[in-house]
Amino acid sequence: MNAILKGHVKSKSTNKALLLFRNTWRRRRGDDCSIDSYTVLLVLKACMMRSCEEEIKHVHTLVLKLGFHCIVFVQTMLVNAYSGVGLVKDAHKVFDEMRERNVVCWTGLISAYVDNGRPSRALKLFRDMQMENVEPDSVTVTVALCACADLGALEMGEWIHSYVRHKRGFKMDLQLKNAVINMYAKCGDIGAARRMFDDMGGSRNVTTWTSMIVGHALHGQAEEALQLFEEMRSRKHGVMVPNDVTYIGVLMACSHAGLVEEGRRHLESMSKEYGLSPRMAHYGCMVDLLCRRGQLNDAYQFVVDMPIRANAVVWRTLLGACSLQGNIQLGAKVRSQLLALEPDHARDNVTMSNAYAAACMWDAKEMVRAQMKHTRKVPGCSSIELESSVHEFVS
DNA sequence: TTAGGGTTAG
Repeated sequence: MNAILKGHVKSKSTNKALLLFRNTWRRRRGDDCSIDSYTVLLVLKACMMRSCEEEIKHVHTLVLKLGFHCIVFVQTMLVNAYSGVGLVKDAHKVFDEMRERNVVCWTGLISAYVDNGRPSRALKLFRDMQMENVEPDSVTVTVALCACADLGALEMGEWIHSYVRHKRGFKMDLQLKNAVINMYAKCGDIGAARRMFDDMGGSRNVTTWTSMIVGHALHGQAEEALQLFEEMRSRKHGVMVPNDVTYIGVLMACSHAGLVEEGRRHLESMSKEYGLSPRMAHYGCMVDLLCRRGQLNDAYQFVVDMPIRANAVVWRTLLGACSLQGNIQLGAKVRSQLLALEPDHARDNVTMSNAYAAACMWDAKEMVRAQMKHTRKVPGCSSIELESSVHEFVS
């Protein structure tokens, strides 16, 4: 049964996997239920892929019932499963109950915090782990670098980079090098990112190229980004095939440099040349590009004509541009779309209210303010890094 | 057969 389960999970037929598991459990006879700890790992994986919170809890209960709760593989998988459906507290609780913690389960918990948008907590755990004398391996530092990138924690990122370079016997693999490039680019040291990229020579993969393109784009260096994109596609030795994420970097670069026509061309070429269908993010980039050039009506028409229905983020991009450029009429039209999609999003109403204020339309402003009495704004947050430790502030 | 690694629009 485990072999069949494994096949289902591998081919993403998670429904079949769970049905098989439920039937086996239902048909059990006494102590002989033909479910072992290997089964549990596969079932948890399937639950995670389907985001079934309740099912994970059921399996956890079963784990306790069958006495598998002290097996480190099962415990680690529970940490990952809870984290995968956003239940970080439950993941941490499983971790706390573990008697022996190795590098894999530490890394699992650190990833849980990174994946659920709490990089600061992730870095604290990274330090705790070393205090407990568990040595990080290449996976742990890859995840920790990701936390640094999310936080903009350059000093910590530099410390980790130096740690892996000087630690004897530490193997820096491709994924780790990519994480280093991404960390430097996200933390503002684009020069260091580029040096790493240049040093890697022929060992780069698509992710390496994409990280560097996105890095340049984020820094407003459109020319460098687009040049790299052309280079990767036309190299004599080993052409690189861009993927959909590469195209996000390319469109971001066009957006930051105001290259409307070039952006349109690239958006078209992704399906024509590589058979990649644009996702919401790609259309979002295009809307951003048109907005930044001041072509608000074109942007609106673009959103209406998109082959997929725009989500709130795309409309919000347009609303922000309307507010910034003082186009009240279009702004109101866009806001009504947003009200239908996400009525309780306080920030959209604040944007609209500010736009009315800038146009001295006080009555309209008051009306928006009155409408949002029941919604709550998400507080703004900022952070600063001092001596490799990050301090966060909320206002 | 056993657990962990992302590059993604505002």
